[in-house]
Amino acid sequence: MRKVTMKDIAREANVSSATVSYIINQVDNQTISEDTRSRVLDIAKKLNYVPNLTARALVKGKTGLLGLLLMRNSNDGFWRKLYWGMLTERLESLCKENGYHLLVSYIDTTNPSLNIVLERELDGVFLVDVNSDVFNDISLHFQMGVPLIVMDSYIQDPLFFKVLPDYEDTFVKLRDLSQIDIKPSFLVTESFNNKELTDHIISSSQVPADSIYVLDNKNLQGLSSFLESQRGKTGIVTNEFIGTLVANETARLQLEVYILCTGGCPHILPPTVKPILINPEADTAILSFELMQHLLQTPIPSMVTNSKEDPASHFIFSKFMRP
Amino acid sequence: MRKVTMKDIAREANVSSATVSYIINQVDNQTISEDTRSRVLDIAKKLNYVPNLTARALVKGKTGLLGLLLMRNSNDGFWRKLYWGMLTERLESLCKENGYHLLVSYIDTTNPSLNIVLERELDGVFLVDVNSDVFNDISLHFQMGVPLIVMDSYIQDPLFFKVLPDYEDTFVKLRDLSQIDIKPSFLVTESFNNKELTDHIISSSQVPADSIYVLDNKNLQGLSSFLESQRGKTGIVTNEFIGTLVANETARLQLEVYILCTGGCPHILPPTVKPILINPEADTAILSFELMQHLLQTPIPSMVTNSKEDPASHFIFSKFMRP
DNA sequence: TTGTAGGCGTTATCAG
DNA sequence: CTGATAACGCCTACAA
Repeated sequence: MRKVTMKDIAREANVSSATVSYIINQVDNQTISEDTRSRVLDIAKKLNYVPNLTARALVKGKTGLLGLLLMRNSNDGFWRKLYWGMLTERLESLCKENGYHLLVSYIDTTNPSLNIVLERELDGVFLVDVNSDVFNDISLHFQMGVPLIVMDSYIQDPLFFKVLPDYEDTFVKLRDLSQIDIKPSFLVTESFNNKELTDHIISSSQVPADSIYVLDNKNLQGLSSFLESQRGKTGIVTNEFIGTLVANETARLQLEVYILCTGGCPHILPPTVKPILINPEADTAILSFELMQHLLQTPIPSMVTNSKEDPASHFIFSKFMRP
Repeated sequence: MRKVTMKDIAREANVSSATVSYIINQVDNQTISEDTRSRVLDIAKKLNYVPNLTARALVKGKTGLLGLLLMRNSNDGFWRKLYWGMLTERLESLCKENGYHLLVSYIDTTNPSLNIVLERELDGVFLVDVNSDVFNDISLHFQMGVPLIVMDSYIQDPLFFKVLPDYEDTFVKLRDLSQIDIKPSFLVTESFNNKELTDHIISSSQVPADSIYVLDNKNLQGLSSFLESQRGKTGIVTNEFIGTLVANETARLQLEVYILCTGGCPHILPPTVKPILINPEADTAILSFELMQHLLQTPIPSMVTNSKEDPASHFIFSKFMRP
């Protein structure tokens, strides 16, 4: 009743375990007689053999494990966790399709331990919403070439790739397209660990500071009175979850509200607000994963290539669709 | 620049790698001189040594990996993925506090491969919302004693523990407590993979069939007209995400709506509906994890213990709080 | 108090 | 075409 190993198959089939390995893994520089091949395969099936990825990882130096590291903060809004659920589902799908497994870990900003990366020998890491402090720690630890993709963080660093929604482009388009002509006069957005991202969103919006509400778990109550002060105006909200909160007030306060659907959940929105969707062709999760695959395949860490370039490089933006 | 191993430390400290292992792992039946102990520890720190859990797993036969397996279905509502986000966050927290890492995998109901469990030698598995067919497959594969906890599934099987919200108790209390006196006349709930759970909720509710709407991703549109038919009535909704959908109509249709907050997201609800919270003392995630810990510690699979008992045993219910 | 050696399950190199 | 055999990094009797 113990776990079935290659050795078991080998014994049963009267071959060496090396041969079994060749057959199971379809090693092509070895040539195996069709006879033993099918015999071994049959026995493997009969015994319900399942390869042991732990052992394989040890010898190959590759675990087939990717990490999704989500920076958690005591005053994270609930919507962050919901968004992470969507993100996890998408990334895991892509991982599985490509033969990887996904290890999910929530990192506390107050005590950001990244041991998991080295302990588990992760082949690559997605890091979500890091602040600069933590990021600097990380870039020290990671110089040895674990592919790292930073999501939802606006960090000026030429070493790693950053993937995030293209807020600036969207705000520009909303202002410029004459046939649409949306001039948001207020903005409700969220507080990221990565303060630079919050700032970037705010400055891209060109909304005056007193018409901006940066939501977190601690100031949820204040949203309502902020919205009162915007009665009758047009505004933008940067995710669907906050969007639902705002939507509860649109009728009463006669607000016209556009929601930037960064969370992949436009369905959650009532018809009283107007969704602006992320273009599925350039979805954040997909862009990130494709990039990861690229990095996993390039043997030498390609980080050094453009160390002299513009530090703002290595940004990859997922695009919103016009409303 | 290679990864630092115990051998490296040993060489640097002029001891054997066995000694290093003893020291790092604080093996207590070995007695090490304080001298070499601190020397080795210093060198380990200096070299940034990180233990390789892959190698450790191979020799110990325990990976320190738990699996969260979520049954995915093509017509899952978006709320399922949001709920999973909350659940993942909670379980991962508990895992990390107790020295485990969490591997998250979404299983397709149409092709439910559980290879990950054996391939990765998971120490234990949380399985969420399985239907009976898949479950039967599983119980065959798992007879060899990987602790398995089944969540959000109402399955009559004495072998594994099932953890889920106590819907029946809640409906009973809502009917019986005279000072509250909520007699729901309609019910909006969701379609689970585990059809038995949907049925259980429906029958517990004692709501007539024509006043029940079972929501999934395909019939979202119909919700609105169903609610129209309930104008002025009192109803119950079984999670917060569906709750927000229903809440959009409460004012217009003068509905009185109670939300069973099974998703851990009461914050998402507008004040126009009434939340019924899960008692934090008996949270589903916590109950599940405590149980897992218990199973992980009992050397022999304790599944056999009560194979002759009531097949309805092994249910563990998280309790709602009175509204 | 410390070291030696064997083994966990797999892969890969080199012979046969 | 197939089989020894040596790693991979770590743990753990058993010796010294």
